[in-house]
Amino acid sequence: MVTLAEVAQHAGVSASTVSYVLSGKRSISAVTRRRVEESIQVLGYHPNAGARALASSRSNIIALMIPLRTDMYVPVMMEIAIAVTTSARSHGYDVLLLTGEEGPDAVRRITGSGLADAMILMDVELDDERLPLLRGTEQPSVLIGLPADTNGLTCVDLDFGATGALCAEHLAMLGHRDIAVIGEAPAVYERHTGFAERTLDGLRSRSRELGLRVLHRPCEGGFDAMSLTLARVFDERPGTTGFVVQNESAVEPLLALLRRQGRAVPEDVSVIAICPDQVAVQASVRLTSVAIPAQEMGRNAVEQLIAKLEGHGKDDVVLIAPELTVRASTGPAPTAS
Amino acid sequence: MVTLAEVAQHAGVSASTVSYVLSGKRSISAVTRRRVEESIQVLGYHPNAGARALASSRSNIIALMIPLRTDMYVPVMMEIAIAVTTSARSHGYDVLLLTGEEGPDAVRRITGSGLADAMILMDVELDDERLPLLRGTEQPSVLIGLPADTNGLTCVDLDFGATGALCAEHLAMLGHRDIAVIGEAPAVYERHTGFAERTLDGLRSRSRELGLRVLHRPCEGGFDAMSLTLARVFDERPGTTGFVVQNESAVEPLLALLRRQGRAVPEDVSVIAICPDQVAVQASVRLTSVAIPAQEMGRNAVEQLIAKLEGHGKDDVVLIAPELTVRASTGPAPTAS
DNA sequence: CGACGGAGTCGAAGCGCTTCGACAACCTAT
DNA sequence: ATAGGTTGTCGAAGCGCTTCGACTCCGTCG
Repeated sequence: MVTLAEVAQHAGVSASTVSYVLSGKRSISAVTRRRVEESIQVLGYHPNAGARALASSRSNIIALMIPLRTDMYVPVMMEIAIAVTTSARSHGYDVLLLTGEEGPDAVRRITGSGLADAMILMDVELDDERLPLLRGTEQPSVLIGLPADTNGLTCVDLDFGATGALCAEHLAMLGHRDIAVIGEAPAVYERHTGFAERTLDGLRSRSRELGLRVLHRPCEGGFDAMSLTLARVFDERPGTTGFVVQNESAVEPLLALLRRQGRAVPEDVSVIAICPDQVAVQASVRLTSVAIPAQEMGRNAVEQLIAKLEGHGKDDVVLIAPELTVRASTGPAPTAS
Repeated sequence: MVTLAEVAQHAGVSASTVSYVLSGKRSISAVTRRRVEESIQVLGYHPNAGARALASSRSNIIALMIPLRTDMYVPVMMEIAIAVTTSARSHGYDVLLLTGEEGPDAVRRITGSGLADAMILMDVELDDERLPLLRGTEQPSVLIGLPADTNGLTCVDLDFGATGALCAEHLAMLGHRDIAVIGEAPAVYERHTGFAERTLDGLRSRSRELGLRVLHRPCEGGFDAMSLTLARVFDERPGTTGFVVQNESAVEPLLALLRRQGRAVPEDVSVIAICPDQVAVQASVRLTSVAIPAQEMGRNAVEQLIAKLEGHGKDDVVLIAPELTVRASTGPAPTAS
């Protein structure tokens, strides 16, 4: 293993000079710089991460806590994780992957050991156990998601309230009067993650203003669950002509079931999905959807974090404005016959 | 930040004693141990990762390189990543997440900087650029996937050859004669990842023995691509009664299209998917499938790696035996009418 | 023309931990 | 009783890097 000292010797300068060439924290003459850089090249030098962390008390690592469950929103999680990793790299940081499994202990471990300089938490619950710890530490952090009390915290999330409202508006504009919301699995609500409730609240209050009637039904993913849910929806509100689907894995079952029942999309029934664009495009009907901007959320979180690490960050809640893309699954409400 | 020295002082012992309590590398009297552990508790001590890494030249970190593309097998990737992370934790290791983006440079950076003690590579290509580097380093590594030349490497993967054979056997046993393989997107073949080819080879050679006729068609995911592909299959081989689908995102479109054409599954046509069990269960027909054992692959890779780190690892290729689960999408071939 | 300040470099002091050799105290076997 | 082991503890020497103060050259300004 090549060390700083060896590079220094090879270049005929002192170790500290090499260090300053690397960090740029003091001015170095062009000649010296070039010589040092050449030696680094020739010897194939890589600074030792541990030594660096010890001496500077900065690890250049960001910890990312992802949910352990693979039951929900997997593609979104993955996309966020990848976006976080690549943008962190572009700022010179590596990413340490933690699962939610350890819970608050993981936070303690990371802050205590200096393993990471900062952390990003996903899958935040309304009243998350980890929040008090985050508030009580110097270590910068950013949440992806929105807890009940955001005081002293930095959060990034899609504006799910506005998302719900947007869906209501689109359906109202098309003349629909009776709409159904196919929500997340009951477990998601019990877990108090908030985003599903926020969507619903936004949708409900806008619907009230617009005179829409809303029926909300949580729904596990998959065919059988969707089948039951759908039957109950039409049972209770036969006149339902608009659907808003939040559960990704309920989308395709819903479309198939509607088709099977002879209800055409979008002629008889309109469907809006809240899902990544890729899913909306690949479905059996190209779906009108509000995108979940996973990439943007990941990138944004990293940028907030870097700003904090560099000292000019502020505690702030960034709600990304939702965008509705009209595709082939929504159309004018059928005229009552 | 609490240091070892402070713990030592608080417990009235020397720093080295505390260190030995922590590592267990020398025997410590029960009394001393207890005192030290108590001090650690009281002070809330966490060893500093950087200092530890520097002194011991072990970081207790495993690097995991995941593919950058989110176009394929996302749930599988995610599941593997999570399995790797949790089993690494249970062995006292953390996981550093790297994207394939950096390519070979990432390998150099990690081995050079001592940031990680070992690495796991996913999405390995047949003739991967990173392999020479891995062979040339002391650092243990495990591949998830199978390159062309496995010499001097440790690999974990599903036995895709056997998987293909298994599919052929099942369909042959049910009396099918003409089968079609809906393969991965053309890009996957061009990328030379190998697993798709291995599946096909296994399936073809077993089919030859069993007298099955095989038609192979690569296919992008999604509805439109599947629609075209399916049309061409029936055009060329109208008598096709069995399908093997490798591309996860082609499964649901295929089922929908068959339904639309009035071909019943499994009465008229049988379908086997190669996909995670969860996908198979959630589809619109409960799918007979060969599972992709993501969890097992991840766990296995970590175990191989730990073994190597502890010195008793061997370079070896572990091919996980495929398992076919019969569900509702396969049945006897229709009798020619 | 001497004092001053900036640019460029060096030496040395740690950062917090692991680990090696040393040593004291005790136990056993002769 | 003595040589030889064990067991438990300590002190000190680094691991490879960053960073601070100090020093030497210069060019520049009053």
